[in-house]
Amino acid sequence: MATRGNKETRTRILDAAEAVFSECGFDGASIRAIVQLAGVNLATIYYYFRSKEELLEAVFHRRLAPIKEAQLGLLQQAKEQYVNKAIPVEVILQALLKPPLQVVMAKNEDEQLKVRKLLGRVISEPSEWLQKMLISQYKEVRENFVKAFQSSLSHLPLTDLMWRLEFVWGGLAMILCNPTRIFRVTNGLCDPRDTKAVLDQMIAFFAAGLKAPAASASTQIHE
Amino acid sequence: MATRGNKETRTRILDAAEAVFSECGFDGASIRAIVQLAGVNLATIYYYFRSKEELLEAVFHRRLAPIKEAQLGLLQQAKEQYVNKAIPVEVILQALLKPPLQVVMAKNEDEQLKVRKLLGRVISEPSEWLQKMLISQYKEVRENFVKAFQSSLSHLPLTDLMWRLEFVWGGLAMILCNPTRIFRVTNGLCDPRDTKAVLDQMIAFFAAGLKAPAASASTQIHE
DNA sequence: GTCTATAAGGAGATAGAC
DNA sequence: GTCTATCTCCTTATAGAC
Repeated sequence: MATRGNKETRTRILDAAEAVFSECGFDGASIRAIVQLAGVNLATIYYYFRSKEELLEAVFHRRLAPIKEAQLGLLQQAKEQYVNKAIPVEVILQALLKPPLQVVMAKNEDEQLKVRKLLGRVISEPSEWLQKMLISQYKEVRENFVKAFQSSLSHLPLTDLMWRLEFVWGGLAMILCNPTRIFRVTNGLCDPRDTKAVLDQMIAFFAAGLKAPAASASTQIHE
Repeated sequence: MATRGNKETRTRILDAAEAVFSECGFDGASIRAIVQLAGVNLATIYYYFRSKEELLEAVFHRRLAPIKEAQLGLLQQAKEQYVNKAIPVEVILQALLKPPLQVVMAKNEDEQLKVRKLLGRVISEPSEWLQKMLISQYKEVRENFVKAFQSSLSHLPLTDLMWRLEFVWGGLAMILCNPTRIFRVTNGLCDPRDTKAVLDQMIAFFAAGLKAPAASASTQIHE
């Protein structure tokens, strides 16, 4: 039945799955809720996707791909702007954090928040296969940013850098998938929908953290 | 059947539920998996707890209570040590972060990691009722730490402080519930089981972030 | 307090007609 | 490509015997 709406069936399924996954999480989501929202038959979903896992993988990939591209693009821009100089940590952070926050190609604020939640859930969820999916899809971009930070923070032992990047992911994921909490706790003082404010806050906080003196000297070679 | 083990049934259920919840999350966990691990009958669980939600609430409360106590105790110690002086941000952070990382009363490393995951999952999971439970159980302690940070960071607008504390929760939650990721990504270089190392890394990073100049001046009153 | 039995429904996934 | 019908299993939760 293609009477309602002009989107292709596959796209309608992806949109519905995205909404349900981001709202309920992977385990909390059900195929039946997705087909209901998409307005398609239960069996249809298995015509386009082999399983629930493959569906989430497709949903996630569709959103992550343009974000990765934007991150690498901004990083490349920075490299060209600071050729032969160290890129400021703030600039690397901007390249890393802006794309997942503003969500490239989001048509409106609701869609932006929906995608943010999806990203946040995938980053936070510790389940084995989800983490493997995330790492395999994001490995290349991750390595690029690690190298950039290493160049700009050459004094910092790798151990410390890796810990600190994990804290960055954590802080980002928290804002992405739990936007209502800080809004409520602060009675609206902090509003995650204000992308510029979030970004400024994150960059100020994370840049200072990254530039702090090392906590460990264990992997430093010299001296 | 009380033949196996000396623990009371209720405690055995709580232990089993803790293990399953921390491993599978709330939606991923099933009562049947819990009773099987606990070695009790399915109906028994409903004799002690009214529902799955109430069970998780009890599991969580049992662990959070001593952690809250330890946090407030350490904060009180700091206040007595720095009477009439500003408590260093590092000391407040230590009081906040040490108890959930070392997990008061944990009998061994496995139990410690299990409880960490449980805490991390509850902090991360954005589901409505879980967030309400967390906020209601933790409100008092949270407010105490906000006040302490405000005293020691009196120049910082409240907005900025609240954002930054959210980043701290996020970083903490990431390490708590996803300890294997950083271990794998760094080939064992960063090991979350080394509580002292994690704590040192967190304090160095978060303290520098908290002490950074404000990103916004919107809520500052003077000038 | 603990058991058996069962209600009542939801889950993922597939076969086969159209 | 989309439908109906169904398989098989699992889910939370309860009633009532012991």
